[in-house]
Amino acid sequence: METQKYTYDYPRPAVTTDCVVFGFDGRDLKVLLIERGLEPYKGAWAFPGGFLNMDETAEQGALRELKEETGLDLRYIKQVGAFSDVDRDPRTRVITIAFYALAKKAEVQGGDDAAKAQWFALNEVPRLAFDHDYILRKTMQKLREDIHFEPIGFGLLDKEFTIPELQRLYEAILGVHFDRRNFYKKMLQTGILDEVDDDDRPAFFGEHHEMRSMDIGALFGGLAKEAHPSYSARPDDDSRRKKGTRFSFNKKRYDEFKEDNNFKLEF
Amino acid sequence: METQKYTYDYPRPAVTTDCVVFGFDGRDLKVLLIERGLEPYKGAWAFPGGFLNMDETAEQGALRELKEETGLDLRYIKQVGAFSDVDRDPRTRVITIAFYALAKKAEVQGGDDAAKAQWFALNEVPRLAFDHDYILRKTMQKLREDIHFEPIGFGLLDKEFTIPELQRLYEAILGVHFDRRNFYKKMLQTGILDEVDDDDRPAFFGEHHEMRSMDIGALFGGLAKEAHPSYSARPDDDSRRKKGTRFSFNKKRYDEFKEDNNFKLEF
DNA sequence: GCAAAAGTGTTTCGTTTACACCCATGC
DNA sequence: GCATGGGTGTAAACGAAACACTTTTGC
Repeated sequence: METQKYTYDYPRPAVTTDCVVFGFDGRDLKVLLIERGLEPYKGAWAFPGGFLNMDETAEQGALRELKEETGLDLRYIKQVGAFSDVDRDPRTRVITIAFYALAKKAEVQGGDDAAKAQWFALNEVPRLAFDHDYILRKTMQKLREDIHFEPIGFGLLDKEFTIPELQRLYEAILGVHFDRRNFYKKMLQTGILDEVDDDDRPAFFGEHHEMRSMDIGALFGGLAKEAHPSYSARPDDDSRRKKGTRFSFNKKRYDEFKEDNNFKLEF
Repeated sequence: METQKYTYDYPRPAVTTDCVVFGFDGRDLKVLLIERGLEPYKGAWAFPGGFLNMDETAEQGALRELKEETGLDLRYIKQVGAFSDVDRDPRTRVITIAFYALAKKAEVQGGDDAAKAQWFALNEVPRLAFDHDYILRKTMQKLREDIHFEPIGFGLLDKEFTIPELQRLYEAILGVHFDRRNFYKKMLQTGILDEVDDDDRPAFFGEHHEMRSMDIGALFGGLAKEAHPSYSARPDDDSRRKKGTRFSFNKKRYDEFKEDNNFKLEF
């Protein structure tokens, strides 16, 4: 395979995928970056991504590269678009198809499998390799637009969350401040949130509950890392407190709500 | 060049562009299609487009192909996204970057330079080649979203238009009906429309005006075909009537308005 | 002169915004 | 017990929606 060559009648650009992964730690919106180990831009930070295989769609390629480079095994990504400036890669003509993905809080905290992958708060992102600064700006624009139409907030929070957490997330994405009372009212009016009964909470959320295995499966399916303190990376991450009424996202009601409101969740 | 080959260490997909051109004849939203002269899908209709050159961005390639295949010389296109299904082209792996463009009414009527290019009303579009049916659906979705944020209406109408024309366009794109009085009010309130003084109209709009060359330049820059009846293709296109107060689009006010309203023109 | 489309204001209703106090928790 | 953040209702202002008649144009 190493010496095998591929020949075409006309020149073809190389095609790569890049994946802008967003995360939220309860305070800041973050993006996941990889430190490049090879030229060009060796040592610079860039989005996870790489060359597309011939037997996979761009979506599949982006998810594969994401897993290979960061260990994150996500299911949903959304295309931002193709970036095709002629000189965007100094090696050869490269067109990249960019996506964004949403990682839940537990995944943000636990996802340091890949040594060189690191989360950066949005206002602390360094100068990036290639045209990734530009891609990030475009992706942020799209995220801010999409949040009105898609359940992005819920993709970035764990299965259970409080209304203030959700509000902080909206504020971090949109860069605005909402009145707390109005935010509560609007969110609860939509009917897309189910209040989680306090008694159903697993033990480590309170002080004297018995841990039942059903709880773990139901509440944390795939996200059990959240429960283990050793994954808590930073002081402001100690969210295993009892404080706050917890809610979960009701997808069925969300879909109904969107149909009734021209697919728009206004904020 | 014919026998020259291009060789790479890794396989590369071919990259094409496709351009979904929308037009509006005063009643129906239309798209511009090309009848394919070669296999695959010979005889089927498809969007204008073709292979990307190595020294042009996708945008440039799409505009070039559009001009080559239809004679339309447009300036603004907007990317819809990359379509990368593995088997979307039976010949080889082809990724296409799709765009949409807006043609003004005059261009719709005059644009039959290319023998095989033809306008189709949206509900009369035949089964298309490749995955172009899917691309069309996605592009329509994007158009309907974008119309809230971008001056799409004004890109599809001639320099001067009436409020009812604008309303019919919005209704054609969004598939809804607006109350005439509310539409007037809202459009005029925004301040983004300038009323065109009746006296400034070129002679062929009224009965007894003198034609002054300034009028032509100012009102029809690049769109003079509008004035020539022989380009009028259909009965419902005879818009050189006196009826209706004519307005033009004030880009400066539009930009100001958007800033004041979170970049949104709600309808 | 008749039919079709253009043009215009007001009222009602629903949504958004602004705003203040009490309660629970963590230190 | 003090500071921080969670939780709740009401009134005013604004924007959206509903609605009918007169005028102009084209035939």
